[in-house]
Amino acid sequence: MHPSADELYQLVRKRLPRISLGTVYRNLEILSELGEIQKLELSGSLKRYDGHPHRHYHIRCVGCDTVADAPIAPLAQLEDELYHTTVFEIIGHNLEFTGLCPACSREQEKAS
Amino acid sequence: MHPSADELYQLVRKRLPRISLGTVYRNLEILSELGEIQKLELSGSLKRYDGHPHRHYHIRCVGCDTVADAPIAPLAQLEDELYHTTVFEIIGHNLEFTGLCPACSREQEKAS
DNA sequence: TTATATGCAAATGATTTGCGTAGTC
DNA sequence: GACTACGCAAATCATTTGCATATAA
Repeated sequence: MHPSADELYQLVRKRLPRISLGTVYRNLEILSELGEIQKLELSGSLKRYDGHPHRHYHIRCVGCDTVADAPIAPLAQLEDELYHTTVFEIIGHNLEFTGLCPACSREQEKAS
Repeated sequence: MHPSADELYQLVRKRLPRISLGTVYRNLEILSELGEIQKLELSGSLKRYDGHPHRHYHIRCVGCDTVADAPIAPLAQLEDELYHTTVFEIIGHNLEFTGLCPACSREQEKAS
């Protein structure tokens, strides 16, 4: 699960019908600052939240915007390549894959 | 230069004072669909446009949001690693670095 | 004159924020 | 009573869109 704030809001609302979307955003922000969860700022999409705070990559379906963990280890040495070739002081990197989830892949088939 | 739509608007306006921001957006969209330019959807930032349509990575300053080309070759084989380990049909990937540009790096020094 | 591009302003959608109140110690 | 978290609604900001007009083929 890599829910957006609104998806989470809909879920939480079943238990806490009076909660507001603003509170969901606020608490997600706090949790990610504490390092309990991870805020995913995926390119060209709304923010999503990941319960696993450890570093890992993601793959996003361009059809339905579903996000899944990418089964590939973090590339720690990637940043080393830049140390002597850029004037920037490197802080980190983000790698994301795009693709089609099985359902959207099937849709695509049908349409062609 | 990796200008945002608004930065480009400010520039173009010097030559075409009557142009509107909407027109800038519309034409940037057309140009990127034609493959003449590249639309950069960097995570956690507004869209930026790159005059070079070929694939390359970028590094973004977390201080001032400046974007520069990352001097590293595209990692074509990256996607291969996923072919047998994900149920997604892989389309592509995006790698972006974060860091501090020289100016913001100096600011940081001063503050500490 | 017919199609296309434009200006302008309003709409959109995700996210953030101000403020007054409710809940907690 | 004081502090914090909350609900609610409005504000924000980048981007998109509708529509009437201007421009061009």
